[in-house]
Amino acid sequence: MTELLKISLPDGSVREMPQGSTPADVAAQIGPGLAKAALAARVDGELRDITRPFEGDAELALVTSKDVDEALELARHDYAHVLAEAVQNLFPGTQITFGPATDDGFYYDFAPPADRGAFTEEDLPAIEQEMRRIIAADTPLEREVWTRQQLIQWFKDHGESFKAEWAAELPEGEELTIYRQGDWLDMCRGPHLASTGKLDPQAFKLTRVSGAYWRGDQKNAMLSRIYGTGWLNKKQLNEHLHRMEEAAKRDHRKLGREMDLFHLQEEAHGSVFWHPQGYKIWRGLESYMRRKMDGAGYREIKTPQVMDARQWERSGHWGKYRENMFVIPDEVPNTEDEGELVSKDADWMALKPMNCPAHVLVFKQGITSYRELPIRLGEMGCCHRNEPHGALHGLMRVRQFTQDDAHIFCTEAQVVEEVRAFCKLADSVYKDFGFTYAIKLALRPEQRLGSDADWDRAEQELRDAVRDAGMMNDEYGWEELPGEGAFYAPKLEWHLTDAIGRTWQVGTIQGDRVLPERLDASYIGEDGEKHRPVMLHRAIFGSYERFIGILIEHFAGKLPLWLAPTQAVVATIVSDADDYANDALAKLRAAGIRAEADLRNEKINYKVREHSLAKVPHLLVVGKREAEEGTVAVRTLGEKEQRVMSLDEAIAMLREGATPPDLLADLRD
RNA sequence: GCUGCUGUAGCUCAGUGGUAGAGCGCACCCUUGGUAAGGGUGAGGCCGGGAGUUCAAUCCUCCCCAGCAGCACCA
Repeated sequence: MTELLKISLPDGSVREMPQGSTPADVAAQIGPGLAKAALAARVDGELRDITRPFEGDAELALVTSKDVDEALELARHDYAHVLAEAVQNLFPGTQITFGPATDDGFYYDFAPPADRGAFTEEDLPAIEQEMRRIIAADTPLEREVWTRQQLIQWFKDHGESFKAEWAAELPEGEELTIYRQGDWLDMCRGPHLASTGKLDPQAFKLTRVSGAYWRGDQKNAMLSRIYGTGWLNKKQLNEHLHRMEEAAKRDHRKLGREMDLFHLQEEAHGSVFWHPQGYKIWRGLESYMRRKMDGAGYREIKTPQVMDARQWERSGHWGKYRENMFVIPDEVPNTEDEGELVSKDADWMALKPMNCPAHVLVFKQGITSYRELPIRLGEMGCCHRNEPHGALHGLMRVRQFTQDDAHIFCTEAQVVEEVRAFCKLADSVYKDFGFTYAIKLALRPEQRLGSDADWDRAEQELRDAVRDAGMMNDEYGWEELPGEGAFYAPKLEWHLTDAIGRTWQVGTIQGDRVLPERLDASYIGEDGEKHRPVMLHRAIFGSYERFIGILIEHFAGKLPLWLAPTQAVVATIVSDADDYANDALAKLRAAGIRAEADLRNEKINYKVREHSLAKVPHLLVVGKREAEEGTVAVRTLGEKEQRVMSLDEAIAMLREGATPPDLLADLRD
């Protein structure tokens, strides 16, 4: 007797299907259009191959290209397999490892044959061509369940030592599957599209090659990774390539040069030379942050750039962080031509990589009563970290940077409220810049100090604070990240989303009970006894360098008026207007506007073009007519229309527009 | 730090085994022009640093430095 399977569809209908039938069969039964469009199936909520037979009664939803997220994920995973087969066809002896889908495509990590090095970009066109051939062959992708022994044997027989190693280590009890396309196969959980021909040969592009460590660990072998971007059709691919071009136009390194904001050079690689224009942005941010922190009960301090190594030993940095520190011999260097620069038994000092130990030392001066807590010590702290050279990247990753740092010393009972207040403060800052963001909780890492009970409490405090702030929800992108915390404490992280959807981690707060202990910080409690304060490390911009880099890219260089280095340029049409332009400039500057005058012997077209490209927010054009009438023709960046108004009106408009957002809020209150 | 690529004028980039070119920018001259490039002339380069091969190296080889794309690490 053959029992029929009951397959429920999203519209509520139920179809009876014979044993062994597949989602594809259901699609075919419904109609030829759907049969063609269906790419995969959601069976009881699980994404599956459309050709995989039902195992019993099931709820079925067919996935088509209209289900963009699922369809893209499937297609990209297929592209990865096609890439892997193409590479093995062209370069026999290459081993396969892993090849997942990514946010905009896919990659595959290979171990190239011993007789050739890593793949290079020159290899990509040939690989793309082979991939197109494989797609055109329209080979079915077939799922098979194998035993662990079968897998290990097969990979060993085919010289695939990485895959064999992986197969041997997969957890017990998991169903092990391979996906086959013709003669080629890879161990893979799936699911996949029904055949290689479901891919659009014009909708992918191999983009770059790079190294990547086997299993993500730098102790392991370096593999050769090939990246591609993959889509459902050519239009999507072109749109993506266009977005990439737009992102490149926003690159802060390019804009920084074009707008004359800063430069970097070999002799101080990883440290920024701020030019006058760039430093105006910095100063604007710094003033803003001072007002915010002053208003939130922080007191600003300034602590030494260099401290004795013994101090760093006490704080634990010498032991845990030394490889990232710049050290300085505490002696007069040898001035002779011969001999070593520094004697063998030199005492050492170090540039500070963090501000926290110095802040504890400030806290420890005198005797602190519980009545004084919380004490919030802020510092625009300039830190040096000897970062791995490969990590350096424009303003985003540098070796000298300044943090909007602060440490809050408080009692156990005050922790949750202080963290809650910080959540609110950070929120107001990010909103002032128009950022949306996500709050994430980085939980205990595998290697950590302290008992599990301590970690339970520390993590729960941060959760409680975010909940109290009303931010533990999707609106604030709440998410917990297992294993990502610092070795001494869990941390809350603020991830900004910029104008083109990229995310940047900037702000953070973390509760620390280790450093107060190590440096013996204490306060006198109500009971007259000494107690340990909790120390909260926190920052909102993170670093000025990185935050400015993010702002440049977020605004594509068109910074809001209050931050724009030059807020207005008075540009003359004829030299007869020079005197008037200079008067206007003086008035603008007297009103606190960062203005310049352009009296050059150039046509107005030229001046408009140049200042527009320089992203000057307002151009005040003056010719004979304006000089006679006491007006200016205002051309605002991004607008084609000009507005003629009196100079006084223009100054009033600029003053209002140039008010920092926190001061605007004060006006409204 | 690891893999791959790159390094030529202030910027963007051509180029060749016989010591260099463009556009923009810059300087000077002409032009006083009404909202995204007016015209002319000119200056400007130890071809990233060091070693090697060669009669000869910016070009080929090796080492170093820096940058770029990733990896790993991270504000």
